[in-house]
Amino acid sequence: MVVMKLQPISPSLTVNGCTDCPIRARAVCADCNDTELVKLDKMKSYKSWKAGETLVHEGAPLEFAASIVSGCATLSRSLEDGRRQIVGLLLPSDFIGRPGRTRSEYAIEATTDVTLCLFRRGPFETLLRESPRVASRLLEMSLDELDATREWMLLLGRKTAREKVSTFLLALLRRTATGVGPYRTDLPLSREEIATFLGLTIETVSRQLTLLRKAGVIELDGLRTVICADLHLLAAESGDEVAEALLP
Amino acid sequence: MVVMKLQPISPSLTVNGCTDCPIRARAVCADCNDTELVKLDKMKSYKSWKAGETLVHEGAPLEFAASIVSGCATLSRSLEDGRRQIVGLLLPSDFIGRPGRTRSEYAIEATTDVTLCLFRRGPFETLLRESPRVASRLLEMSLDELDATREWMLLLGRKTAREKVSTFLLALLRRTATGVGPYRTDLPLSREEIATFLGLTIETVSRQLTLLRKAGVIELDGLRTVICADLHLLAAESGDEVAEALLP
DNA sequence: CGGTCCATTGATATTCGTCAACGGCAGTGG
DNA sequence: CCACTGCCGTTGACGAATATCAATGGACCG
Repeated sequence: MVVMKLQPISPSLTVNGCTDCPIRARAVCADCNDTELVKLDKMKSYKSWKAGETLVHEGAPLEFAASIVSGCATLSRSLEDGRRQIVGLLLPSDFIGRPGRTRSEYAIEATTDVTLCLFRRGPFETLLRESPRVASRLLEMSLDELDATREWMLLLGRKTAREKVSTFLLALLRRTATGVGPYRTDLPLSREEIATFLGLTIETVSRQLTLLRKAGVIELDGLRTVICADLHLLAAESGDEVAEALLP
Repeated sequence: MVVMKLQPISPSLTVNGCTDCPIRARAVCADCNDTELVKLDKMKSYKSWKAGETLVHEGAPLEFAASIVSGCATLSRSLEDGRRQIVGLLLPSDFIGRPGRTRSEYAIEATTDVTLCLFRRGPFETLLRESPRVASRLLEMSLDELDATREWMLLLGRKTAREKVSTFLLALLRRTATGVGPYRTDLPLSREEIATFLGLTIETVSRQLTLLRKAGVIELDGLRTVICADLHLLAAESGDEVAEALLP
């Protein structure tokens, strides 16, 4: 799982075998050989949630490990007075669960309809012990997540509201940057969720979107669709010139 | 490595064998058997830096893996205009390096005199592939670090300046909370570094320290020493009532 | 049609950053 | 020994960015 992932969100679909699984190449099982896949196949099951539903409450028992197959969910932590911060976005192929722990430190909530590939805890941890390929893939994914989380710390601690919103939109749009523009994406989060992710209020997010639109950096089609003709313009607003240099 | 670690900082000292190593129980080598220790012993060397020196520049090659033996260092990322955010504190037993990468995404800087136990890249990665105990220990440490980083996201995104400073002091003081108060600790960071860690300015940190002192929550002995008679008072200022419940 | 939810917009308040001055302390050199 | 200088931290005055409070608008749904 990654705070802000740069990969396509697959449409929801029914999956049975691992061979034609849409996240086969990027999930925790990416490096599995056939033997390991068979073992995984025996311990797995699929489950779906509707947008808005809570998968796991903050501090509640987490009796499975899982991969996101389709949809989008958030990881969040709260203070007692209700202030809340989204600390990670879970997108297809991201992993849920922590070896050796049976409690989730975070609330996990579906922001769109979500389907998970669930693994029973016991068998999964056994596999992790016995299959270095799975263990090393999980380490690699965790370190990617750590890098992404640290990048988000820089955003939360040092960027302005406008830069925060631009960075968020840019990250989403880059996932769909297939060649030339205009680029278009559907926001997987509501304004409130975006605010909770960026350490802002809903009003500030709304205002910054309006300002970016009036500045000609983006267009909005309805509430959820963002269009950007020139990602360089957006990158220039994101406070991160390195990001701009890496654009197509 | 952990954003805000809850363990004692060992005084700087000379170490030769692994047996009497001060971080033996908590470092990446914690679960090693004798065979693995011998291998580590052959690939390791010690190196020290003075307070203020840069170990690795942001984006620069990192040709080793390492454990912090003594002292304190920071991981930080910067924007092009100079804005900077510390994204992790490195304290004794914390790990430096990432398998498969030869570049550091972060600047690593000594804030006190620091001694590292360096491992040559090649041999260390081989060990990681061949010894599940080392790999699983590294995974565990990375996941701890990820949890700590996410907790810091909540701080950066949602806490007030007063809560940020209180949380920071509380985390430091808890490391030395041996029994009953008054608790006392030496800050391993300057005011500027604290500000860079908390997403604040130096002036705001200074003001909040003064306010906490005038409110009777803490005392200051010189610039670097903080004394707190009642950690519950400090916890009450930290915005996190759960933290208070866990105090001695 | 009315109600609810979500987003936008405006007016105002507050927090924190910025700019500037000052103070203490250590190191340096006369 | 003492003035000088530089670094770090503190304090004050002010301003800017963002939060808060409040009203309105549009989409969806019963």
